[in-house]
Amino acid sequence: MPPIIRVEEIAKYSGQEVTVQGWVYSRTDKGKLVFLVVRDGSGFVQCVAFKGDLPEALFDQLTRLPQESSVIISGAVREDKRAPGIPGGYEIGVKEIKIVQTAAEDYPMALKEHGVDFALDNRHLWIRMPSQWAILRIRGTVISAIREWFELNGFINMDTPILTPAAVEGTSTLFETEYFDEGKAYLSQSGQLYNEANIMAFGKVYCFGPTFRAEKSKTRRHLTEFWMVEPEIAFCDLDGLMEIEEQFVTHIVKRVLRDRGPELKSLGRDLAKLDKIEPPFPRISYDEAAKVIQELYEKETDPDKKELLKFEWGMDFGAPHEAALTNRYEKPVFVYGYPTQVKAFYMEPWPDRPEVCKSVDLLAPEGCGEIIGGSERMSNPELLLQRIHEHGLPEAAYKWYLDLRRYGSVPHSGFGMGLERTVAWICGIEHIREAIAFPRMIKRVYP
RNA sequence: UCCUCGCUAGCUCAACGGCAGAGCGGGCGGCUGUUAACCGCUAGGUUCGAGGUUCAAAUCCUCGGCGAGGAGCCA
Repeated sequence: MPPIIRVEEIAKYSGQEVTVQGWVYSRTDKGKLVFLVVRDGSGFVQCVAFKGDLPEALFDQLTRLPQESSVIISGAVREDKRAPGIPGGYEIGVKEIKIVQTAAEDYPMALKEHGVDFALDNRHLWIRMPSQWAILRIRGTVISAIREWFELNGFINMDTPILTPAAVEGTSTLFETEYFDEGKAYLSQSGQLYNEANIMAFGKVYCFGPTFRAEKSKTRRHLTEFWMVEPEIAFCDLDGLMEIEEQFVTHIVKRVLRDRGPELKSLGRDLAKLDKIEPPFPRISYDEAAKVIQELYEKETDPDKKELLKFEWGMDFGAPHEAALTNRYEKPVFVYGYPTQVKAFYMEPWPDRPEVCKSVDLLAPEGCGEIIGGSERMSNPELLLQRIHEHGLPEAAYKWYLDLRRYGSVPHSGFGMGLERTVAWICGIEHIREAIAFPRMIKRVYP
């Protein structure tokens, strides 16, 4: 048997005999000719069988081979512009084929459009389709690029607990579970507070894991279980944080462009838009952003759209505001200096402006909205304790957190980036449920 | 939680008060360059559920279920 290759590297084997192991994605038979598009996990390649090249019984079997049958195919690779596939442009002339299993004939994911509910009920099969496969391959590369950038920049991976005690941040709704004799434990909504402890030991750290939110958010930008990467940096202020964020995001985009071009193209993504992602990213203050939104509100003539843009200083931005803001830029845009009242208790106040804090969100272009939320953390122990009281949080639960400000407190900053939102932006897809293999949403825990 | 929309063949949809239909997918047959091929034949239905109006309901009404889009909520 010729050497087993991966379809993503097929161009290297032009003119050579190879073997691919995979599944029949589609079949078109045309008399004495059968076209099989075979996917092997790394790509999709067309295999062409001529009746004269194969034993009659085997060829006959091929003409009725059901979609998703598993096969091992050997033959010569040849360049052919007509050949579909990912990356495409090459095909295999079938010399030998072993049918590992003939798939059942009632495969539900016919090669056509499907409704959302049906597709999600069949997510375990949907991920085999080129679009979903491409998105999840890109997700894998984004994860790899994230870890790579941290490795290259002196960060250490220090994962934080997923089971956490009550009221760590006191804001969002958490999933709860019984925890032996200790009462309730909650699924983590952030590793940040633990990361603040970690940096005082390790300087620069990041955690990267699943995050849970029990809010009944029903939008294209929310999952109940999603992945968040959270770096935290000692001796870093808000400006330093923004520099890190733009370097980090740029690195991720460049890696995806380098390694996942065929996948992006198969999704119909406009690569020119991603090519423009380079530091520096525009930075605007919350005050400026509020003014811009007010102006857009005044100019809007459609009464429904106008209502959605309604805004006054002190509010957090909703999805329509974010979209209106980011549509003005080709790059992700930093919005910094949010009102203290809409942000978490631990953010450093703006000097001489206590109503504003040193927070920064990064909003992705093309209407995607927030992909990163971050801030400079409060380093003054007295003020921090006051904020904990103001927010009605139990002081005892924060004893360890307050300790961090007593024993060598330093200016420090960090952020959290939502993986699925980032993948959705890079892929140019509408809904983040497609950016994770098995999405968890309010109405769905199956499959 | 609110607003809007939807639920008919495996899938995507049509029929909108008068015989339950099409395309795709499946099966059988044909075709040596297909790209979600094409051509012929064929199988496939508790029209989401319950109740009501009517000579007659997939269609109209009421209630319920499920889902989607948006808003809100949400480091």
